[in-house]
Amino acid sequence: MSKSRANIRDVAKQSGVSLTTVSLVLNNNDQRISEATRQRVLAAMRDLDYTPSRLARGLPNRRANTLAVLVPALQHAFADVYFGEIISGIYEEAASRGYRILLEVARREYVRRKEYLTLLEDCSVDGILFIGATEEHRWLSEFDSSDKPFIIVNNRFEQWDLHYVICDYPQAGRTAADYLVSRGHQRIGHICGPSSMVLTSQELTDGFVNRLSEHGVPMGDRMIVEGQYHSDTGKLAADELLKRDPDITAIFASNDKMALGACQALRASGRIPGEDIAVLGCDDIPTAALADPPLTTIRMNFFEVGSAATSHLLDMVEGRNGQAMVQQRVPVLLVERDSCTTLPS
Amino acid sequence: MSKSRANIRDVAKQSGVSLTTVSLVLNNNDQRISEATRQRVLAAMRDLDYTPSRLARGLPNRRANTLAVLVPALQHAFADVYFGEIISGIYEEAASRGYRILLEVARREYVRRKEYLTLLEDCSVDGILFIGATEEHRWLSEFDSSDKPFIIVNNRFEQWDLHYVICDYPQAGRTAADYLVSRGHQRIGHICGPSSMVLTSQELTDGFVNRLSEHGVPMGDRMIVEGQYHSDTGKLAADELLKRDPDITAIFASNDKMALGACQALRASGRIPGEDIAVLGCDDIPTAALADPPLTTIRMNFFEVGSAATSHLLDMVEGRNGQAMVQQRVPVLLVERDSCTTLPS
DNA sequence: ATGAAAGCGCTAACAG
DNA sequence: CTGTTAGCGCTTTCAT
Repeated sequence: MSKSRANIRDVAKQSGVSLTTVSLVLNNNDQRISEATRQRVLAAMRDLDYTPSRLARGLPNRRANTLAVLVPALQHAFADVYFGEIISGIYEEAASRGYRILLEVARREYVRRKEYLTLLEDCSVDGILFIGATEEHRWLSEFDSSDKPFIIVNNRFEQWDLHYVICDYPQAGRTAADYLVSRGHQRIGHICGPSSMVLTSQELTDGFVNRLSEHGVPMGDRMIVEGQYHSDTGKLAADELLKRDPDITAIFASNDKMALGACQALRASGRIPGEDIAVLGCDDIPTAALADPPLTTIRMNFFEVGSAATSHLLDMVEGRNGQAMVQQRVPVLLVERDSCTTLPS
Repeated sequence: MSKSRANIRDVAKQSGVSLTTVSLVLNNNDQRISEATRQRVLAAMRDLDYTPSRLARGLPNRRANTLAVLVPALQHAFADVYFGEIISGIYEEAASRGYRILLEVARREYVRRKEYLTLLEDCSVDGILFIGATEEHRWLSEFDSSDKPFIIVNNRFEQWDLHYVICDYPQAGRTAADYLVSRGHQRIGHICGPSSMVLTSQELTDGFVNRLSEHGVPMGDRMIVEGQYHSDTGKLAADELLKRDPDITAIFASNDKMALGACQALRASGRIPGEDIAVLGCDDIPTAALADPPLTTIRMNFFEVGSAATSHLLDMVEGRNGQAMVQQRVPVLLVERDSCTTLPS
């Protein structure tokens, strides 16, 4: 090769066809190319070690074949358990459809000034995913999706009509309530997440409390203690719960870390989780299965949230799907292990 | 405007100059453009709400003005404390120099097959940053940077001559040793990180132990207990240390979480950190300052690691810097708070 | 100090 | 089924 990098023209020459034909092969427009030609072209590509340029491919139709992920500029945005899972889901779906992922760290001002719009305007990306993480989500109120290819991941906003995909937190709460009640529990404590910060934690708790009262097991605020999603706070919260009512038979924690912390507190108080008292978690983090006793929990499918959001966004980008509003809730799954007792009736 | 998006040609027409001139203004080739023309062009850009296309800009010189960040496909890659900081550092530096960040999730096979090379070949990116996170880093042995614009972030490899920027872990270890010895400690326990997994934890511990023995305070393996970087394991490790030698006067933990866990264990054993015994951490996570007592620790500058790595990579990409090998260690800083006692001499 | 013209590598009508 | 041709929007010599 004299040229440093093989060209679509080189491939055409090498395989004795026109440049157009090569392009068609590249884009899998199978209908028009004979299998023989096709193979010849592919062989030439291999020979020349040809890799089509994304830049050049995108230019004619102004498509970057890239999606942006906007993440909040939080110290610990990345420290959230589920963050990696969501990103993986996004990445896998995008990659499988030939798209790359641009990472954008969105400070408050960045969003306020709608700077993310330039990503679209300068053809850097074809669509944008917004991960709100656990931050107070109101800063997103400036977010303006309207007709643009935007989607919110694991968050949602009632006031603004935006596309979103989110775990079904209300369902998780209901599942928890159904399960505990079905096992005979009536005196139940709940460790909820940081209420003021996260919509998702609110949804979960509401779902839980409402369903309990439908079962005729009303739950006053007295039996709800707030934690900060860490195991320490779970421990503290469990102690507090025990103090408020030493005779509770079950605790539902809004995430596994707090559930695990609660287990420790219960042990310290002489109660054995899974025997003397039921503990139900939420998330199904890896350590939940390894705990003693293995934690019964409600599995959240964050990977699915990421990939579903991406799939919908790509449908919008590629013009399928019409104008349909996407507001999807990803189902949760009860994972029964050994931390929940059944009460004798 | 009849056209949907303003063009460089539109700007040229609007401001009554040639297309070339606009391009020159765009690229800040100040030397050649008169201030008057320059202002006229800029005004036209504003008028037309012009945003140059990245795709088109990149094509002529095959530069995407984008960098890739390769992250390992770990469940909890993103859950590491320092991950967000590193990414932020990368992002800020890249953004300030006009580059975007492509996120690539690198599975083992992805690296083995050197698939990351296509990022360069298809002009998706101009350079690649590799964050090894806490995974067993040997999987990177296949990584082949040679002359390509690659750099390793917060990791390094002696066998392969790769560019890297990493926190100065040995210095952190030495600083810890110097500090504790200067305060009169002789019986010291150490909680190290997961030895088999992370190079950085090894460096830290080696630096610490070696420097101690230089001070005439040799430390046998007996007084080193391994933790898993979580606060629980810090607690366990501290208990173990106390069992092995109840008369230790100081504990150095390889990260703050474990140090904080150790503090709990010490309290439980009737010792007050900062009064009866010294506890020294590492990292300076936000909660370190808020702990009781506020934790004395060694601050790691992960943001700087990310931004420095990016800066060097961009120098390579832009052809400054010659062929110089980049193997930089970012200095650490002792942050004195209240968790370390001084022993009466 | 500014402009004309030739690409960068590919896609997409439109012909045949 | 395949080839011709005209761009996509910008950069960059080379003139002037």
